[in-house]
Amino acid sequence: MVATFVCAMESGVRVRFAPSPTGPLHIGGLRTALYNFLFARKHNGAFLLRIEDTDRNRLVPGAEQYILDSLRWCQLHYDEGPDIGGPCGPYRQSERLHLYRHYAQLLVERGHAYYAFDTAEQLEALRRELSQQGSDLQQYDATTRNRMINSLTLSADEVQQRIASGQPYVIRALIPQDEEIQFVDRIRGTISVHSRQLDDKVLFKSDGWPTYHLANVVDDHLMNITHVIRGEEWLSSTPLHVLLYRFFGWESQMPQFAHLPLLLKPEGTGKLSKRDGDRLGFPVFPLAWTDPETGQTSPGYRERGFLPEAVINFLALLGWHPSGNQELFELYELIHDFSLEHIHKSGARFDFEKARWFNHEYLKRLPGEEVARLWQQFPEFYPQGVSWDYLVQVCDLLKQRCSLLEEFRDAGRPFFERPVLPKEWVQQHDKGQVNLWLPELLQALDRQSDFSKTKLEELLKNFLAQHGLKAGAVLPALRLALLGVNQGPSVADIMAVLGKEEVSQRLQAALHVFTSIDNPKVNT
RNA sequence: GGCGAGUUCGUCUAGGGGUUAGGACGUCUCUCUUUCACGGAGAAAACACGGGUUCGAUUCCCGUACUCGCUACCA
Repeated sequence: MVATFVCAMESGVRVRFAPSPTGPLHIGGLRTALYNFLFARKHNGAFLLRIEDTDRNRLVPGAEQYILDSLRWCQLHYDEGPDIGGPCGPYRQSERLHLYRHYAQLLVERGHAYYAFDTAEQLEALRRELSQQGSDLQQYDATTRNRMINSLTLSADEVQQRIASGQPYVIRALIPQDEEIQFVDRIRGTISVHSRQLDDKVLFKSDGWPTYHLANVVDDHLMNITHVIRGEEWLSSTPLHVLLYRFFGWESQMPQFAHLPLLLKPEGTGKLSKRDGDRLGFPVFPLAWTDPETGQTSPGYRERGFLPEAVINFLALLGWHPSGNQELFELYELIHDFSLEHIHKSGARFDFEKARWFNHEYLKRLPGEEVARLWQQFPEFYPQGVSWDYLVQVCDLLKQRCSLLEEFRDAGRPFFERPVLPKEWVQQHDKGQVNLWLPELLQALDRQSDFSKTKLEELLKNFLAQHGLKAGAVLPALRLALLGVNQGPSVADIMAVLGKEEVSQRLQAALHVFTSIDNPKVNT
């Protein structure tokens, strides 16, 4: 027998993130999860993960695991979920299948739902007919259900007969004809919809699985959910859900609703989609995702070198902001400041540049050691055969001018491989002059035992003064000689990290290049 | 089309009956500096429109426009 009572829980806030494993978790879904998480932590409540896998056609293998991995990467730990269990489990709707038929039938028994046998063709014919009549509403509802094939128009015997003979059927909600349905949305205030606008939604499909509407309401109730925080796309079907709570007699325990604004395209109109990311060159998924059908891989925030903390911070502020001017929030601050009341009503455009800025802010604040550890997660361009100490020093330099870890690939290379000096850059320097001072500098460096940044700065300064050279004429050429770049860290920084021996060798090599390359720029 | 929701700088937003309408990203200028970046200083940049209510509306109310969402045996 099916349990019809709610599992016993101490009172308190209980929220859930209920994604459907039809693909990788979208960045918008991640924000929904985040807001649920923040709300739960703020109120010392429980945050649960429920997998809504009732659409068997759109199920994508690996998607569920991907969702779990994504939440873990973002440190959005849930208290109850499919992989960790909990007092209200199971947390996968496919494992709760027995419940839904029971509750659907309960509704039929109470006269709030009915069996319908119409075929897809018959439904299509109905819509077409209503459309031709110019009807505003083209739906299966109080005005049309009486001419369809269902347990309202058929005799009880015939209904039993059809079911017994295995004819496919669905169970539809019996929506009252003339009633104003009201509910309070914590973000938008009182929402009011007339029942005339609602159709007799299918609650239980002919494949034996429930639709979102049924499963969602049943599970939220059985799992003692106190607040439903979800995307705005659900606002329109909330009146139906409110009706279902009433039909079941659960109205007094109905959760509060909060519908989140959508994440919009950076430009143009509409919801943010995977295509936008591909087109504009930014990820829309937290982690890389390989489509099992096409084999195509989309990069994720992690793979592009984002820190989860930065992604969370960025995402949190896309649609929510507490009073004040703070931009950078630690997780505990987000939790402390979070409130439904400060969630915006309108959609937020996605701004990848700002995401980059957040990441740089987090990267800059990290000690070199931490950055180096993060770098290890990128084996494709993690330098081999380099001492940890050296790597940490390089990281301290790179984090100043790289916003994403992926930029370490190019920015870091000259620290691990002797650079090839681009000819056109070499030609920009006065060969005659360089050939004069570079050998002398080499000697000066040779005599220098302390290769600390401050001592090197001192040495450079003195050297320039002694030879009457301008910094602008020497330092850029030195940077080029040392790293093969014409912009980057300060020369003293570079030398200090490279070390005496390496500096000497690189400068000697560069000297050869400077003497061997034609210099169109004769003494000016 | 119908229904629902929304509308403050280019973007994310703070604010709220009387404000020089604040911050951040981005852009630009200056500064620091050997370059880039960082840091510092500054500039340009917004209350969709029309009616009310009010001494006064960007803020409250009503319309209009526009945008988004829903309108599946998808979630």
